[in-house]
Amino acid sequence: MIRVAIFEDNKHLRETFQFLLGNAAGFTCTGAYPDCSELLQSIKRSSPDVVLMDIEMPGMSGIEATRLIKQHFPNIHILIQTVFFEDDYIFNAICAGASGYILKSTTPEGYLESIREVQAGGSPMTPGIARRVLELFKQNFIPTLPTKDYSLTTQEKKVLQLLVAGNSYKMIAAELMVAMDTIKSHISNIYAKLHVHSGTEAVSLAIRDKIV
Amino acid sequence: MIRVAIFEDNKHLRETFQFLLGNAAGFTCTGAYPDCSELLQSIKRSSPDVVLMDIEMPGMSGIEATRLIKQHFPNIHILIQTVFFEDDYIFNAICAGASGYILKSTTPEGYLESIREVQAGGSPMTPGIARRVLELFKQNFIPTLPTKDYSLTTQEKKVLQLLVAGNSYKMIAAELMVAMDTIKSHISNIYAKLHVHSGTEAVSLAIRDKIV
DNA sequence: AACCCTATAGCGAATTCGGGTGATAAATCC
DNA sequence: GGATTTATCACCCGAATTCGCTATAGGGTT
Repeated sequence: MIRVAIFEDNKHLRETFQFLLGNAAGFTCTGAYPDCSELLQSIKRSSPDVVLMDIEMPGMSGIEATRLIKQHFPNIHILIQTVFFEDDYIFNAICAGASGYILKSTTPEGYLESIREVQAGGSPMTPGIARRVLELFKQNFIPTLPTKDYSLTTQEKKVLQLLVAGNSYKMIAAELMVAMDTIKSHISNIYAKLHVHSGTEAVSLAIRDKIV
Repeated sequence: MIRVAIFEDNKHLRETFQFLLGNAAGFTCTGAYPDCSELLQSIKRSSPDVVLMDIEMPGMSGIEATRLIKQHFPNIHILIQTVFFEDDYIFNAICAGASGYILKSTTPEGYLESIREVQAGGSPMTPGIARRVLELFKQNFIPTLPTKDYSLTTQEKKVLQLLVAGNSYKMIAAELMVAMDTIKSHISNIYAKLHVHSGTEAVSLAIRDKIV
């Protein structure tokens, strides 16, 4: 028996969900709310396994509510449903801790299936949403991936890492147990290989395309 | 009519897919290959809309193949299918440009549906996979979100940005059209606010939790 | 033997760091 | 309205650090 709470401002939809869950085998609706006033109390009282959360609601948005719920009840799965397809919504919902994200065009059976899946530890997503997630993922990660190869030697990499960590030549020398002049020489070589002319530039470049 | 090419080293599975696609309305199988030798030629010849790609294959992996295909034929959608559930696979497949990622446990109808969805611009994913994607997403993004506030003044931020870009005090002064001593004074204040004691450390910290 | 990586060394010039001091205008507080 | 704080800008000094260059040398690889 999966316990489900509903947050949905549209009265008709809310009652439809309530009816759907009430009549489906394996589901119980433990609460249906039109907004997030007294959110945490409502959650506590209905103690759901899964929350079906609308994004667009008067007052607190579903995303904020998701964040709050996950903060206080990390084990509750939250299934976001919305009519909107905006990257910002998707991004923020994920970061807030949503477990799934479906569009409202889903069929009644689709809702039940999605709820089952979040409960089972999955993250049902409308394929269109999933595409956006992948795009967001790539946009923000790929640039860091094509780690250019500046063919630094292992020692040079160590030096660079220590430099990035904010160490001075002296400290790096101590750390690697070599003379400071050696470090100096390594850093010169690093600058040449990275085509930079200062420590700050080297650090900047190092973080952007190399070892973080 | 969706043109589909198959890469799958298991003979039985490959022929099953071929049969499935050959007998399903709206699909044509334009090629079925046991490995990625002559990958690009094969793709060119069969000119598919969607590629069903196995990850584990002798020789080139499905992920490498995905990268290559997307490089040369960006419009082809690639649907990854695998028995494995590894984060590394998922991550790399996405970065290589895969449009969807499904487990091999999917039903025959599931395959057809997934192919339809990638062709329609979606990204079908097994809910379990989707969950991993969201986790990867959060792990790598959330830490960058809570941008700490060091209460730098606007001028100090500019200075810091220029410093991160690799400028020297002199260049920053020229850029902002003030005396170099002013920059020095600003940088001193920045160091104090960031609790660092060198340019490299400041740059490192600035990139990690502030303006990129 | 030629080559690369690592380590060491020295020197002069340039730059950065860490103090302190103080002026000015604008915003904020009382 | 007057006082205080804040942000910006400027200057000076001395010490420390970094930069750029050149040169040497042992160990390992090819």
